[in-house]
Amino acid sequence: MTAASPARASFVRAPDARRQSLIEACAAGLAVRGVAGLSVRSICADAGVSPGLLRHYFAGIDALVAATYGHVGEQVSAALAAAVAEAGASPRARLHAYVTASFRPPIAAPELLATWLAFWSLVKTDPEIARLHGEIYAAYRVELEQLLADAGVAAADIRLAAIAVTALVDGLWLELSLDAQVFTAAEAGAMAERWLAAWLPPSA
Amino acid sequence: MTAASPARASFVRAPDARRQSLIEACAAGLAVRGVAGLSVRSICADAGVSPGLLRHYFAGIDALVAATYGHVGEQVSAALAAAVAEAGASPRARLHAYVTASFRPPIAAPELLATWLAFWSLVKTDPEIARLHGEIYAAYRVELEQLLADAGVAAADIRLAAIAVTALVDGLWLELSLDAQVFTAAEAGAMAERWLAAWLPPSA
DNA sequence: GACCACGTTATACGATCGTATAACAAGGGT
DNA sequence: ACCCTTGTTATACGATCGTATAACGTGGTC
Repeated sequence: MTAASPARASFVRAPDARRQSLIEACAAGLAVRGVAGLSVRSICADAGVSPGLLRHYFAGIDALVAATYGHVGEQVSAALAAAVAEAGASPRARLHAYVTASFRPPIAAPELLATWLAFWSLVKTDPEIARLHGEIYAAYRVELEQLLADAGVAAADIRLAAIAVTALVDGLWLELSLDAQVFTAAEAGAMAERWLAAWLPPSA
Repeated sequence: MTAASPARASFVRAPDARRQSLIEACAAGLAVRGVAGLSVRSICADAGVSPGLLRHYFAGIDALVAATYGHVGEQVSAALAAAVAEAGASPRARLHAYVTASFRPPIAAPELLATWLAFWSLVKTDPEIARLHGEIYAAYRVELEQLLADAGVAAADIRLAAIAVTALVDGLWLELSLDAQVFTAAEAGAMAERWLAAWLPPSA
């Protein structure tokens, strides 16, 4: 075995980047193949590492999926925060931005549908995913409650309004992702506005 | 090998029942194990038949899943029709019944969540499932459009109202199924009523 | 340069997968 | 009773699965 012909591939150590590339490959793999098509080998091939490395960084493929869920949730959260920051100081503009951000990229992205479907399907069977789900949904709703209050929704209505608006956004986002032929993102935004109007006091 | 000790298990031919029991076992298997845990052997064991029989009745496990989707869709459709029939002759009562049926059994059933998640996750990768999805969703929406029109929604609003109400129902049903601690089925019904009210003309 | 920790590649193992196929039993017709 | 069709059981096959593990290459320290 000469130096010009190595017995196995050479490599550069990059543990942080390696772990992250596994997470990102997992998210991409969920998007392309769904949870049924996800496997250790396909994830590691996509990440450009050998199959044994997954078990080095995670307890198993399930633990990688949970880490991916957390990562995707952070990305969505960051996109929402950015949308609100861009909307300026008006409470109603911030509320509108928060609600409609789900109908545009990066949240309205085809790869996110399969990712979320996979996570939802694990909520009933994986306690860690169920915990994460509870946290992520509650965080969205707590922020939405604050924005609704700032915009003038009656205190007695806040809780149900937040739940109801979350539900409509989820339903519109889901249908938009499943079949983009039925209605447009702009129409989704108009429907969301109409639902917000049903909870807000009439403007002066 | 004596007659008292058969070489293999005895059986009774029942092709129609056998095919149906595979479909029902598939639906139940999706509910318990999700799409990732579904296999030919587990389905056939649950159905009480040997593994080779799946390929006798269906082109493969994918074709069985598609047949199961059709079957489940018919069951939901029948439940909706029954709810509307029970509501009597008042257009608004019928609309209310159609919309809120999703928050009660048999539609609000834990086993249906995983079934629908599995189907949704196949929409992007299986053309037959995508076709079925389009049909089932359109059928729901066409019926809802009729009920909205009967109840007095303005003609110009019908299309968007049907999409919007469908989205809210889906979102509430999804969250109710994922985590029944956040709000109740009765609250879901109240939210749906408020959303209907946002599209209906004021009652005299 | 020598040594060592550990990140990484490569591969093996037992288990399970979907599909294919041989054999046989049930049930109907003559 | 015999024959034939077909529904069914039982099992084999090649492929892929997640996990485990040996070996080695990298990079830091002395």
